[in-house]
Amino acid sequence: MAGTGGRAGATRQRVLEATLGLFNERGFGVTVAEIAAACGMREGNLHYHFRKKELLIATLFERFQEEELAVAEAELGDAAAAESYAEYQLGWFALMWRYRCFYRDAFNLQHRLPGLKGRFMEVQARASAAVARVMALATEHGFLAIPAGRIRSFVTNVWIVSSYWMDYLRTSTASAGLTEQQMQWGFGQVMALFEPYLTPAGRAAFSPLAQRAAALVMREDEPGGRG
Amino acid sequence: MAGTGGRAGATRQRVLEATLGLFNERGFGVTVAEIAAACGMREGNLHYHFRKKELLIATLFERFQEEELAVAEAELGDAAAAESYAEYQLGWFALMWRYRCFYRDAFNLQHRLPGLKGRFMEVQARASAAVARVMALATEHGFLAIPAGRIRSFVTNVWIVSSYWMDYLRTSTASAGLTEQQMQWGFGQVMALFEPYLTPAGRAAFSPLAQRAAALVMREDEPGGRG
DNA sequence: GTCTATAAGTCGATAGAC
DNA sequence: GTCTATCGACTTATAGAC
Repeated sequence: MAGTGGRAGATRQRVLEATLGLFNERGFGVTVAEIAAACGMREGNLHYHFRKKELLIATLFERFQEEELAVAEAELGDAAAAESYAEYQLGWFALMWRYRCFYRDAFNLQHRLPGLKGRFMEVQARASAAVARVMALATEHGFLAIPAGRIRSFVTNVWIVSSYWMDYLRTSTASAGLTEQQMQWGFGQVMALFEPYLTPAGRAAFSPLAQRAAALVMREDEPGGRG
Repeated sequence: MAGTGGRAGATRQRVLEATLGLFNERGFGVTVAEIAAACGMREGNLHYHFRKKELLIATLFERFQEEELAVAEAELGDAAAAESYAEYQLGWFALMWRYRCFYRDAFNLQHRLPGLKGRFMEVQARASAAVARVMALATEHGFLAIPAGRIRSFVTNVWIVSSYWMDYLRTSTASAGLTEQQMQWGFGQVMALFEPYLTPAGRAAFSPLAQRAAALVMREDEPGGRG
């Protein structure tokens, strides 16, 4: 760790984190000057670490995809416990929050780096299949009752609502940042999709989990922070 | 009509349509040079008709909002007939297709013209309330059976899936343009949200309508066309 | 109304000193 | 590794001839 990538790796890491923060706040349109300023360095120096702005985006994107796969394909602790499913969903929300720029500004991203689409599709297919498997497990253990033929479209709708509720909220409300209350709201919207398919056992187990889960997601964002 | 706004109005109209086509295809990032070329005129001339690119976006946006209200608050022909609800939904899909740039690239839009947000929120609130009223009608007439306390979150999820399925499809599939088959797919995803809440009567009435409706939306796009 | 020509600004990227 | 200085490409916007 020290030899080739010691201090250099640390700076690189710092730049990536600061850039992700700016992308999340203002989209991929932020200028390299702004990124450099946020890193406390000059443009020239930033170009020393990342020769092109697109390299910055592509690096963050690859991390995002790796973490998405990890979240999607995470093993459930105990498939018979309702908490396991809430934690699984919680993992998704944390990921979506951390890399919200990729969810919100996907059009811009694809326009800038069309070459990333293949990787994006590959990961989405794998992740989506993993989610479907978790749904099947929940069905097996009596939490969900969803006709087999509808799992596919159901998973897709869960994916769409999960991916875009933040953008919906941003465009339809006045507030700027995301509050814990809004995070709970988003969790509630996703849970509402499950509602009609929950068994009585499932309903009893999942309903109280939403609030706790949303609170956890927000807490993860506190430490670092800008401003 | 001839005096002050005759030919000038026609040119204005032509410019707006061409611009909308470009925005739909490639987003608000298209340059004024490209817009001018698509209109068969030079940049200077385009600036004569619309002094700023933002004026072009704002004008299209206001039209979009007006049409959205008209679609949302359209009267149902016969609230007792299932076809009326399919036509209502069809109106929404046609609108979303015609103005898809505003759905897909909302983040970019808001970044460029932050002043539009107020109007956007106002229209969305009115439109959303109108949709909720239609849902209530469908419930009254025995097509839908949805608990009163869940209508709100349900309408929101219908709104989210309706608004973003095109973007989801664009990012998760290889194809470039939207085919009639994809339009049907989107219609199906929205219908899937209704599925668990349909009464037997509702299910019998709505299921066959999706295909016909999607086909109609696509047909509207054929005449004009680029390429 | 339409054109040419050009001003003015922004942004990404590079060269080279320290 | 970090800085200053500057280039070159691109985009918006304007002036003025026709």
